[in-house]
Amino acid sequence: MVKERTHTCGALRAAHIGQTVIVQGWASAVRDRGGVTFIVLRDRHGTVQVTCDERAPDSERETAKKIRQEYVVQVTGIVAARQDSAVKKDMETGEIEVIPTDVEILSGTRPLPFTISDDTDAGEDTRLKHRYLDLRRPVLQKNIIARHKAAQAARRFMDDQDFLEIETPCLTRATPEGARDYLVPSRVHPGQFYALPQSPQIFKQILMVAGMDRYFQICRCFRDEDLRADRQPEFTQIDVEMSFAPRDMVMRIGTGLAAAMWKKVTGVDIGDVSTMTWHESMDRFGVDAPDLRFGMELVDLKPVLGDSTFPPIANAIEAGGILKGFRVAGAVSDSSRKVLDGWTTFVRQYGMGGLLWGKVQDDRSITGPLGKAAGEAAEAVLTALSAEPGDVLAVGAGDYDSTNAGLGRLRVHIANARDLIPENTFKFCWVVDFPLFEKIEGGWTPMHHPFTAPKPEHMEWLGTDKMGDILSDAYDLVCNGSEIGGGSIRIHREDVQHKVFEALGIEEEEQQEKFGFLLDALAHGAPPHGGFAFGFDRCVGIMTNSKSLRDVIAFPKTTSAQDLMSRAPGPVDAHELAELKIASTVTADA
RNA sequence: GGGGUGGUAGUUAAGUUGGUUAUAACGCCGGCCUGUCACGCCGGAGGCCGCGGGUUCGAGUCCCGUCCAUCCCGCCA
Repeated sequence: MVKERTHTCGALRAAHIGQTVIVQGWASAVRDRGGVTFIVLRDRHGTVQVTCDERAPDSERETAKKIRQEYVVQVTGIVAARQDSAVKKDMETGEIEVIPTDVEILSGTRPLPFTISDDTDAGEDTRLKHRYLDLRRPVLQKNIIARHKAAQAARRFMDDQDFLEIETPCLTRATPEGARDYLVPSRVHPGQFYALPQSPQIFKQILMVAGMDRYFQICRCFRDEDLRADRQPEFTQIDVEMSFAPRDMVMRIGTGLAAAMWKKVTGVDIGDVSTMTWHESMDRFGVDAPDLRFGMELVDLKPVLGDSTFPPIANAIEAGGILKGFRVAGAVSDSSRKVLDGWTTFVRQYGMGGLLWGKVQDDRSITGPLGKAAGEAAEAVLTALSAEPGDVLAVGAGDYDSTNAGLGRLRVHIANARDLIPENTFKFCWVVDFPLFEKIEGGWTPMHHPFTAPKPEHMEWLGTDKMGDILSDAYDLVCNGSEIGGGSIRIHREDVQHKVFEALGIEEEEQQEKFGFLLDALAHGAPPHGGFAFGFDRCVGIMTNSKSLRDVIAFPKTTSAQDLMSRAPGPVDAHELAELKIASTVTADA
């Protein structure tokens, strides 16, 4: 019979000695020494040792011998001091043990597929299939608790700032751009589909038009794209929008929200968050989400090497490309040919033709491809990169996108490999002034989304050949090289929204078909507004130092978007499909 | 869609140039042990070597395909 517990397993201390207590939990270890049996009981609050020796009734000692790992056990007993030699200082309840008067097995278990332990060696698929066991591991319990705390801190902060928590629909309308939608067929309207929201973007803007003034929501978003360690098909955003707010006011709320969550979960004050422009980030770090925890910044080498006749450089410059590099301090001694070839292979993934690496020798000469390329300019290259003997230099030449991407990622790759990134450090920055559009084949596409406002002074360039130079009041909050949130000041005028759609090549008919309700709303007294969304899973992942988002989501999906526990997605009965007027083109055995 | 890595006992792994009965640890089952805390000791059970083809006298091992997991590229307004 289950009773009301008096304490959780982790709560008992020396102060409880002599008290009769009732504790319940899972047997995380059973050590039967013959005459005495030790049971370690675990719940989400901690563990406590139950000691069944001559002080316990024989019947209960017999019961204890039957307990196996992960049995669910209820123990009534008396808290006793451990004998001096048995005190465990590294265990929170290590000064005491419970001497049972009653031991009851509440539930048994089949043999376990893997050991419930932080350092379990089971593979991801085994753990995901038995997620209820995986989630018993203390590290995952800690992550889930951290997630809860972050959510509570976010709600408290937003409420304090007078934001209203408002829900938006999950069954909504497909929008034409962006990620692939998850679709839900309509039974009532055969042949028509709802889409699950990729984000509540349009709804939150309409809430501003509706006069809600300040809105937030912790909401689920869905994108049917290929997955990564930091990407799940359904993920959680803290979605925020506010009216009558200039950019800096919105960013201040964003900083405050991050600060509230980080303080609550990690105890760290994130302090003032610096700001840099998108162009500056690309120049110095090669990426739009700079990791500021370490140096090795990229340096423009055009001034010193731009005239080189070395073919890779000359060709890149000729084609209007860029030439830059960075310094890896003291790396010569442990940069074998294999390591350097590895760097080259690494940057090729991002479209770079190769890597011009160079080793700075004791006589300040440069050996390796970069030495050949530099020739007489070697000393100038060393000066530009602040390099010293013993350094390895990594230089790339080529088009803007792939060279920045390759070098920017290589910088992080090397820092990781060389253990140059300090642990338990959080370096935030806002990246601002993103280009409004980026070039794609056959035209332009919004860098953020099509509702982002151009900077007023660039408005007149819409539709001209200066499209690529138009900047927006968009901003990303970056932590440790990850984009954890982003947003923008929105377009609040119908005519401007039309112009942007036009510049993107979206025909009037399509505008009305897809966004008519937003355009209508903007035409009925829309306040200036802006907002942002935080990637909640990523925030928790960074706060808990998790390698994968799967470790901060209770029931995550695999990289092929399956839930190995519930085995979703799965087939449905033919009559269900018939009711929805849907036929599959996939045959049963495919 | 493309590339890398992996798939052998419940779990994690080893398995030689293709060659007898496929190893080990942990877990499981049985026994012993009164201060263990990764408890220890003795014994035992446990295998469609991911799946499907092929080569071969013979395949865990070689070849082709396929599925799954994971990491990355593309993709993710």
